[in-house]
Amino acid sequence: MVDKAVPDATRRSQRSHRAILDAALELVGEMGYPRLTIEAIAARAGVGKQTIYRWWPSKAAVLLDAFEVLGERAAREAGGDAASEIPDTGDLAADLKRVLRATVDELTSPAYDLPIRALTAEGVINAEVGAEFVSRILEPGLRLYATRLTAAQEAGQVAADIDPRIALELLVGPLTHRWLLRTGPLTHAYADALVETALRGLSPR
Amino acid sequence: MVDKAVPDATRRSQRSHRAILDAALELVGEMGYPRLTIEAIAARAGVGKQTIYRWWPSKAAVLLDAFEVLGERAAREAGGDAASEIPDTGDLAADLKRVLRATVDELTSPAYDLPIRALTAEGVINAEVGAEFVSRILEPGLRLYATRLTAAQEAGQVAADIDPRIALELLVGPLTHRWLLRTGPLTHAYADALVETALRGLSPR
DNA sequence: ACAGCGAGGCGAGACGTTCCGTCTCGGCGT
DNA sequence: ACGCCGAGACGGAACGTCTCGCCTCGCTGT
Repeated sequence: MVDKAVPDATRRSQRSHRAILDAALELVGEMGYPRLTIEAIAARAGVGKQTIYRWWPSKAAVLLDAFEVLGERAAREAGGDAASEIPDTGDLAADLKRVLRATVDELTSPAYDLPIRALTAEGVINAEVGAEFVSRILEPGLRLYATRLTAAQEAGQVAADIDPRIALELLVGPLTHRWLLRTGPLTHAYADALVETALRGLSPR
Repeated sequence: MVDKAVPDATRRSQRSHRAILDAALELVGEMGYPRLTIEAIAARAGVGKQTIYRWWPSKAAVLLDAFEVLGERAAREAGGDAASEIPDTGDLAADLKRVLRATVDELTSPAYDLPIRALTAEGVINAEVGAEFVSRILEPGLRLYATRLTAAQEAGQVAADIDPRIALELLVGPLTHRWLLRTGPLTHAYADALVETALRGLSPR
C-alpha cells in the first residue's frame, strides 16, 4: 500500500466538514492567516482536533477547500449555470473592461480580501499549495479570458500571431501586481486604462 | 514620550548586527521562511535573543534589513555607482528586453529566490511589511523602468498620452505574476515576448 | 590625566504561554 | 461492532519577556 490508514470517506460527518470550513473562513478574517490556528478552528467548529488532522494535511489545505466552497457558492448565486462566461458583444474592449472591473470588485471585497491574500501568500512560499491554488481557484477564472481572447482573435480583433496566454497575462498581471503589492489604487478606472493600453500598445501609431 | 525605552543606537554592536543579518539570510535559504525562527537566528549568529528583539519588531523586519544589505552589496559589485540605470541605446525594445531579462535572472537565481519570495509573501499579508518592502526593495528597481519609459516618450517612441506608471506595470506585472504564481516558465523568451506584445499591443495594425 | 563609577548593550538561558501534531479515551451512529 | 466523533492530555518547539553577570563605554572628581 502506498497510503496507509486512509480514513473511510463514506463515514465522514458532513456536519463537521461544513462546520470546519465555515469556522476556518470566519477565523482567517478575524485574525489573519499567520495567527490562525488549527486549535482555534476546532474550538470554533465544535470539533476535535483529530477530525481536522484526519482529513487535511495543513491549515492551508483547509483554507483551500473552504475558499473553493465559497467560490462555488458565489458562482451559484450569480445566476444559474451559464454565469461564468465572458459575454461576447462584439466589442472586445467593453467586454474585457466589464470582467476586469468585476475582478477588481472581487479583489477589493472585504469578505474575500483576507482569505484570498492568505492563500496566495502561502502559495508563493509553498509550491505545492501554489499549484493547488492556481489550478483550483485561479485557473478557472483565467480560462474565461483565454476563450474570449481566442474568439476575438478569430474575429480579427486581436492580431493573429499573439499568444492568447501572453495577452491574458498582459491584462491580469498588472492587476494582480497592484493588488498583491499595493503599488497603486485598484479601481475601475485602472481596469479600463489597462484594457485600453494593452489593446493599443505603448508605441505610437 | 511616545516611544518608551528606545535603545541607544550609538552603543549598538556592529558585529552582532551583521552576524544577525547574515544568519537570517542563511537560514531562510536553508529552511524557508515559515520554519525560520528567531531562536535559530540568534543561535547561528552567536547572539542573545534579546539583542534581536531589542532592535527588530519581527522576523520580517530582520529579513527586510538583511535583504536590503544584500541588494546594496550586489549593486556595489555590479560596477561602481552608475550601475543602476537602464541603458538608453535609442532602441527601446532592446533596452527593455535587456533589463527584463536581468530581472528574470534575478528572480530565478537560487540565492535570491527563497528570501525574496518570503518577503513578498509576508508583504502580501501584512500591509505594513508590504509598504516597507515596496519602498525599500521594489520601488528603486521600478523607477529605472519609469525613467527609461519617460525618456522614450519624449523621444516619440512611446505614445504621448500613456501613463508611464501603467506602461511600467504592463511589463513588470505579467512577469511578477508568473514568478509568484508559477503559472508558466520564467524565461528570457518570455521577457522578450512581453516587451514586444506590450509595445505593439494586442489589436491588429 | 587618570582612576573610579554608573549606564546600557551584550551573550546566555530560564521562564510561562501558546500551539503543534499525536495519542487515548468514551460515546454514538451506521 | 466498527470507526468516526468530541474532548482533551501529552511532550516538544518556539514564542516573547525577564534576569543574570560581563564588558565597554563616557562622565566625573580628584
